[in-house]
Amino acid sequence: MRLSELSEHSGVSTATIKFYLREGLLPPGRRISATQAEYGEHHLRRLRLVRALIQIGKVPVATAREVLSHVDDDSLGRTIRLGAALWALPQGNPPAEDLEDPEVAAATAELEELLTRLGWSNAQQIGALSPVYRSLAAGLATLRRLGFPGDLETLLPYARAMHELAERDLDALEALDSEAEQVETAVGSAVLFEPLLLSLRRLAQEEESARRYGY
Amino acid sequence: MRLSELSEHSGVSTATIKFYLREGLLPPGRRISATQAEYGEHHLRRLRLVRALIQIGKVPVATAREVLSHVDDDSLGRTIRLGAALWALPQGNPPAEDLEDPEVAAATAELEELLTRLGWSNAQQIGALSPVYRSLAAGLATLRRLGFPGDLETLLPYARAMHELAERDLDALEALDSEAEQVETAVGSAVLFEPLLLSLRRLAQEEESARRYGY
DNA sequence: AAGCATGGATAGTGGAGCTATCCAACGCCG
DNA sequence: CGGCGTTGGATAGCTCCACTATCCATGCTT
Repeated sequence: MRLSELSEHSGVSTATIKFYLREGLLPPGRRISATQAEYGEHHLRRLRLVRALIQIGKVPVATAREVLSHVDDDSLGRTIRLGAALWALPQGNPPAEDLEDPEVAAATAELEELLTRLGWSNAQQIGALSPVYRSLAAGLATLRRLGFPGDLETLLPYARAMHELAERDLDALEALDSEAEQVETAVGSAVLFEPLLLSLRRLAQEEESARRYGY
Repeated sequence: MRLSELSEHSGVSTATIKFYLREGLLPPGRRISATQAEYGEHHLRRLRLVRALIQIGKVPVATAREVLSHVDDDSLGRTIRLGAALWALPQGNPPAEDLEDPEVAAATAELEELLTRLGWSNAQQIGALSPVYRSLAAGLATLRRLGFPGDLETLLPYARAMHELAERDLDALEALDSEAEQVETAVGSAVLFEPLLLSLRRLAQEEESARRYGY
């Protein structure tokens, strides 16, 4: 495939593909001559992932580059690699603030407690390595600061539900051959599936509201 | 409160508040004189909601305006009002496409089936009125087009989990007095809580990955 | 051999959120 | 009263970012 063919197969304009090549989101093709390059199936898959990240996931180009670098980094262990890619994705939580802030400190402590009660012993170790605690704690603190309910008891059932579903997610990933493909799929499904999950949540709230109060 | 005091209490610059007033995200204050206006608690609450929508939720200004107009519209029934506000919020799903597209049509049919099996009879009627089906169907179709699993059996447990959690959400809302406050809270918690939920999901996936494969 | 397509480089476009500046009217101080 | 800093409103501008238009040397195709 040449660049223009890659463009036709993907529906992405050549100008945009060039832009992604320049930005390092897409690896360069195999050079055929001084002015031509050859692209393969791998480029097509990667291009689709990039589009999903940027168009659907609204991920900034620089962040997408970082995520992809983790996806491609086979020097990492499987879980770390997955984690690095997932946590580089924007989480929508407010930017991590000062750890000294008492609200944030309280939220952090509560998260530890939450993980203990969930029995997520690995997550506690992972959390220490990744920005996950800070991000979660900042989000939790903000929620509370604005007067929304975000106590431990509220969070527990949500977390349990997510873990139950995570088992299914991992089962699905096991069907894939290579580790790279698994991480790629996890990232893609984070970007594409998460909106669906939230839509289902909102629809469920409406359903429940209709049951209780009519229209 | 005058504009500058509103700014101090909220931590939002006067220039930005002026911008929001201009854009209709914040109702004008009570005019004290030709060149001065008075703002109250309501303005402060609304300003915080606007900041949450725009800063955390990355909601475009025009969309925020629409969401807020639904929040304030007390001519609607409770459920419709809630639904209008929630569905005006960006869902992250790809833009709704052609209904003729066979992929989208198939996804739509499957959604109907999903709701039937869930027993969400109200949601079926609500869906007909709101862009929810189109948005969900488009997201589902995109997911499949890129080769991710998105069949009925996969979706069912997620939807059930969301409904279970929605009951808790509605319980929490019942503690609030006015309907306007309930809708406002639902919107705020959609914006602030959803990222937390997704973070929990990602953390759960990592926990499960660590359990299965180590680090 | 002629002409058009290719890939690479560079500068430019458009939109969105926010901000700097200006101005007339106001209120507080003596 | 009179002067001066402050207020709210209007306008134009800034910055960032994803993307695109244009140009050019090269080389494939017929």
